[in-house]
Amino acid sequence: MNNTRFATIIHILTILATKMGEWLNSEWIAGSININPVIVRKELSILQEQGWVISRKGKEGGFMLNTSSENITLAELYKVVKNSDILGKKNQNPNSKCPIGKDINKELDTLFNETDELVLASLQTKTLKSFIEQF
Amino acid sequence: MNNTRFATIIHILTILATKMGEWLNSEWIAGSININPVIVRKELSILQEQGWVISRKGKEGGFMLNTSSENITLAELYKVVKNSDILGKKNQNPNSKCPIGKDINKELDTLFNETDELVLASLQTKTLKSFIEQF
DNA sequence: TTAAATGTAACAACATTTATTACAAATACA
DNA sequence: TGTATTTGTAATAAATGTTGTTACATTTAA
Repeated sequence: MNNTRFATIIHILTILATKMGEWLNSEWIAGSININPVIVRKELSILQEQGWVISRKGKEGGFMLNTSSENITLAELYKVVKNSDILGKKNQNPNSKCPIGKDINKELDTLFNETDELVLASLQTKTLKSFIEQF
Repeated sequence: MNNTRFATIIHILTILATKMGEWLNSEWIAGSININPVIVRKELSILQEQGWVISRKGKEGGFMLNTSSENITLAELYKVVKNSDILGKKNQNPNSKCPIGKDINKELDTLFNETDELVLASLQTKTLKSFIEQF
């Protein structure tokens, strides 16, 4: 994960959770994170697909949390933005004529999946609520 | 980790470990991984800095493992190539005038470090030898 | 002396990430 | 009804990161 997406969406949701019931617009949220409002809207669009957020267009519009912060685990958040295995990418075409090359990706699959699942299990025990309570 | 460096160095070391005592050149190793020999030499240069590998220039030159595969943990391998936290990057300038923005990076530090350490602890229990024995 | 290999710099090609511009569609409210 | 404001999203630009390639000095075996 060489991007800021996890940090960005947890920031967005933390703000929405602390202002439950208020319509907050993307400009305002972007001002807290100090990033471009369009990026905030794109992430919020994904959070809406998960059912965590609702939006309202037009004047006085904005975004609002649509569930209790207890109902969102950090594992779910991570899955939304995860774009690679923790240990990285595998080489695409190892030489199948080499005894190592032939089997390495199968072995790496096992190791890479085990590592990913370890992290997911840990994040599964944490909720957005518990994250916010640490503040 | 959105790159192939971990996969590449574990592949290199697996080959060297299974051909202990032989000088293997970068061209040959690259042929097993199916990548450019210069990249192999760059990675091997880093593995040498760790003391895991020795090299010999010139005709009949190449690379050789310089320690038992039991002495290299996957945690050490990972540290060599790690270039970001597992949960990604933090936003650089959250707004310090916002109560969330002010403290979020401190909270994320805790979470991100805890996650990284979980993975390192797991990789610490695995050695290059144990990885190779699974083949 | 020659052929073959490492070591490394410089650069090119490609991929990913983040920022920005632009504008249609929706909505509140005067 | 009309205007200002906001979402939704596409298109594109700018910045950064990754991988591949070329080139060549240096080292070494035979």
